[in-house]
Amino acid sequence: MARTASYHHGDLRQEASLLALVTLREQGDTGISLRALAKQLSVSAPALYRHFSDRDSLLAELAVTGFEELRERLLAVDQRVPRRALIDIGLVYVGFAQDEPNLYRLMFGGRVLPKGAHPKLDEAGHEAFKVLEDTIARAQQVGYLKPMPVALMTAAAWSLVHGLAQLTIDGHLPAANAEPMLAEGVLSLLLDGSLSDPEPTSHKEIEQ
Amino acid sequence: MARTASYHHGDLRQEASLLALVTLREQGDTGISLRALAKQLSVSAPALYRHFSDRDSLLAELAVTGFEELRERLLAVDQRVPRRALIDIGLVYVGFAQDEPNLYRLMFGGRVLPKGAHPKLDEAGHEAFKVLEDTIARAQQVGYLKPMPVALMTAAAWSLVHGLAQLTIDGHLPAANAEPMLAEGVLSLLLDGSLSDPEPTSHKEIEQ
DNA sequence: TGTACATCAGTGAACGCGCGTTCACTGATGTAC
DNA sequence: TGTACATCAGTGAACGCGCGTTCACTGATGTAC
Repeated sequence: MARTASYHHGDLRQEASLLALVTLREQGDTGISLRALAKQLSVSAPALYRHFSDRDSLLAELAVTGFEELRERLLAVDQRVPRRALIDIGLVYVGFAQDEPNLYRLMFGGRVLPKGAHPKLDEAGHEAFKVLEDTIARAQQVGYLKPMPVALMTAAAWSLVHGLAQLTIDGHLPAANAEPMLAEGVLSLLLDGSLSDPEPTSHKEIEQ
Repeated sequence: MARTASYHHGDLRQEASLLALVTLREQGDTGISLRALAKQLSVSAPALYRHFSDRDSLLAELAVTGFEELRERLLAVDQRVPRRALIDIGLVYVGFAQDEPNLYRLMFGGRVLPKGAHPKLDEAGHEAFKVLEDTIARAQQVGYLKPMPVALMTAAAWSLVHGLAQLTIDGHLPAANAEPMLAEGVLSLLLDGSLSDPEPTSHKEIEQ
C-alpha cells in the first residue's frame, strides 16, 4: 500500500510466502501452485523464481516456519513441575497439529518433503524435537522418570503425541473440542503405565 | 496367457489393481495415473472406467486391500499371553507400515482419501482397528490391564503404534532393522509406565 | 443346434485444463566517481 | 549534484507435459427361444 507506481513489487517474497501459507491452510500442499500464486499476486509466474528456486523450496520454507512456530509454542510451556511439563508439552504439540492440520501434514508428510532433501528443514525439525527431548531429560534428572535411555523415552513420547496428532486431524480420533480429556488421559497413561496394579509386573518381580 | 485373440482383456480389473499396487509401492499415491496405468496395460484409458468409476475409487480400493492385509496380520498374533499379545500387535502393526510405507500412507493419509468419502474404506479401517481394540479388551478382562475405559486405552495404544509407524517410515526414527529393540521398548513403556519407581505416583498415593 | 438380439468391454478422438520451468527481454533501482 | 553503468526484479511468450474424463462408436460375448 502507498507503493510507487513501479512494477517492482517490493515485497513479493514475503507476500508470496504468506499467500502460500493461507492456501496451504485451506487446500493442503497439493493446492499450491506457483502459477496460481503468481496470478493471485498479480504478478507473472516467472517473477516468483527470483525468490524461490522452485516449488519445493517454497513448500520447504513453509514447513520451516511451521517448525519454528511449533518450537516457540513448546518453549512457552512452564517447566517447573515435571509431570505437568511433560503433559503440557504433549498437549501443545497435539494442539498445534489441530490448529494447523495441513501445515502439520506438510511438516511431517515425508512424501512431499522427504527427509534429507532440505537441510534447513531437517534442522528446524530437530530444533523443535529438542524441546521435547530436553523436557524428558530434565524430568529424568530430577528423578521423576525412570533411568532409562533418553532416546527410548523420547521415541515413545514423540510417537505417542505424533500418532495422537495424526489420528486426530484425520478424524480417526475425536478432536480436543469434542473430547477435551482424551489427549491428557492418553498422555497420563504413558507416564503411569496401563498395567493393573494388583498384578505384579515383571519389573516389580525383580525388585521384590 | 493363452487368451483368445479377442481384444477383450478378460482380467483387466484385477490386472489394473495389481499394477496400481506395484506403482503405489514404488512411487506413492501421486505416482498413480489412470492414463499411465492404461498405457502399461496396453489398453485405452477409457477402458479402465468400465471397472473403476474414477481415480479415487481405485485408490480407495487399494487402501481397502491394505486394511484387509493389515487385519489378517493382526489376527495371526498369538493371543494367549496378554502382555505378549499386546506387544506383538504393536510390532506387527509397525512392521506392516515398514513393509508397505506407501500403502500405509495412503491408508492413513487423510488428505488423499478423507474419512467419510469411501464407506467401504472406513469399514475396512474399522475392522482392522477392532483387532487392536479386542486385544486390549481381552487383556483387561483377565485383569492384566487397569480397569480404565477401553476407548482411552485403545486411543493410547493406537496413537503410539501409529506414531511410531509414521515416524519410522518417514525416517525420523530408526527402522526396525537398524534398531530392532526400539519398537518393543517403546511398547513396553506404555505398559509399564515411565515413572521412576521410588517416586510415589499420584495413583499410588491414593492407595497407600 | 441355430439364430436374433441384448449386453458388455473395449476403441480412438477429443475437451479442457493447469502445471513447472526456461528464455530473452526491459525497465527500475542503486552505486561509484 | 549529475551521470554512467551494473544489477536487480520484473515481463510475455513459449516449451513440453500429463492429466481425468466424456463421447459416440464397434466388435465380441452371452442368452433366450
